[in-house]
Amino acid sequence: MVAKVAVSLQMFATFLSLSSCFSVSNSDVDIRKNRLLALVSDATYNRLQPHFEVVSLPAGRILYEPGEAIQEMFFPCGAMISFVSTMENGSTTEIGMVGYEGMTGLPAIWGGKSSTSRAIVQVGGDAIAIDAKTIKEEFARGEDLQRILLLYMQAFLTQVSQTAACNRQHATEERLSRWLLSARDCVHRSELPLTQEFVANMLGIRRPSVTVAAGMLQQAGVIRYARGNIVILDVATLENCACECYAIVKAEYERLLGRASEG
Amino acid sequence: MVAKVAVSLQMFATFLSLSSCFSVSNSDVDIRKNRLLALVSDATYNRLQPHFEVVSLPAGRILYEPGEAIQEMFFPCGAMISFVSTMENGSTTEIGMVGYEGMTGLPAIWGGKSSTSRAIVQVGGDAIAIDAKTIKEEFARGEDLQRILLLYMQAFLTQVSQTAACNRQHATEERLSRWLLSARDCVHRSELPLTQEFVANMLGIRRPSVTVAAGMLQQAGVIRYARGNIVILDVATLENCACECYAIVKAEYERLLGRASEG
DNA sequence: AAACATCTGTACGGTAACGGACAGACAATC
DNA sequence: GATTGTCTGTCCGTTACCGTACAGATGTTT
Repeated sequence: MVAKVAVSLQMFATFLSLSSCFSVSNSDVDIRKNRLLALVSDATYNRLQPHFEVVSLPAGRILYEPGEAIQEMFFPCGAMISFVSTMENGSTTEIGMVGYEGMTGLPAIWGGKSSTSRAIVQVGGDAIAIDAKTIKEEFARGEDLQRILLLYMQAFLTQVSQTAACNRQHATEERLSRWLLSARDCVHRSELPLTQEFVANMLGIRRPSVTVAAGMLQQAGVIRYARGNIVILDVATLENCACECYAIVKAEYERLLGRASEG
Repeated sequence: MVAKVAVSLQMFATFLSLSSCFSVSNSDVDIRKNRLLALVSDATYNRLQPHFEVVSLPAGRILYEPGEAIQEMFFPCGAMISFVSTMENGSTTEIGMVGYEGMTGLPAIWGGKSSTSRAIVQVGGDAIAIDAKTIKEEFARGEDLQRILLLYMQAFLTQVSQTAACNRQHATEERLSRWLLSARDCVHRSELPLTQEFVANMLGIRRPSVTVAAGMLQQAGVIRYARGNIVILDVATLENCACECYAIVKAEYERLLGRASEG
């Protein structure tokens, strides 16, 4: 189970529906910063809102285990969640990540209930939790949440697909750069509280390989890091160090879920 | 565009709806051998059937290019189709494959219309082609086709996810074994008309690496091959040579789309 | 201040796979 | 039977990364 933070968003929600504006910032947790929730119509939002629970997800928390039925969906608003595959020999590989621009728990909608990967909170932060039943019912209405979640499924698959090819083709430093940029997009911050060990587990490589690659990026003044804290200093240069995969996935997210997809 | 084979399944379909039986075998192309079409109710099937077109897909044909809007969906009945990512440097990697147990064209349902990968026919064979509009409309009804396609989305993502991790973690021979077994499942045949060059492009490795790995499998009597024709002789041993990924994906397909999911 | 835990740097031999090149085997065609 | 094209086998040096190990650096606890 997940730590529930003091909630009651009643007044906040009332304000939202009255003003019918999309971006609101005078609240502790700005719910509509989650891109998916930002895209739904006010009518849909108001149906969902009573089921919202603002939760604070601590780093390291496991949201779903492989094969475990999914009860709650999470719409991150600051947290970053990784989907990780663990092999028999214990090696791990990230197959996708989620932040502001996505959600977790798609298998509940698909009908399979569980998946074969583990979902773990990489960067602690807030999220909106909604029980799977509520989302499934709203999805079944066939209105805008369905439209948006279908688009998100495609976006997420694009990410995973690109990762599959990337894992085969690209060098450590390129992949590390891509990963850092993606993680930054997930949390809208350039400071990532992550150890090299964690990053190595995501990229499916040895920890010393991260040390070497990150050392070169630091040498070049692109990032700075120390004891579990990585800071991205120069996004543009880091984009040059990253493989093409970063831009491809980002462009596809933008195409599918960008401004043009609103309303 | 796709070569259309002489069609008019009218009588065949009438027979189907009258007999209301699931498996039919006295026809050139046994449509309901496609697992997805086999799972839909007779009512849904009868709505879709007038839009069926039996097509013969030749090896090498490209069904979709990256970024190209998808007009037709294909439900393979003997053909095997690969989704391939091509990098800037020209290297290719397969991110997923489809045969009897699946379909192509999901982006049409998701709403993105196009995807970032290329769909290419690896093993020539038959397929049912249906225009995207028809499937989208049927999906929007929210009945059993929607249920089945949502499950298939999960199955396909599972395959791609596992491939992402597999590409990072497993050795050439394991991956080759996995790939051969998967391809065999796609076409329900143990003889695959494929050159080592093609296989290398799918696995994202050099052609000589395939020669070496395949040579070892042949040495062990597990497969036999010659000039663009690979024959799987010993499935059980090949499963032992394959990495865990094969079994994981197969089990998940079975869980999601197996007998238990019918009706 | 001392002890401890955690995180990072570096070094080592080992190896799987790479890029490229070329030769041999087999089928089809003329 | 000779020519051509395609497919497969093998070799070479090269390289990126692995597994393991250990030492140094930086915080945290007592």
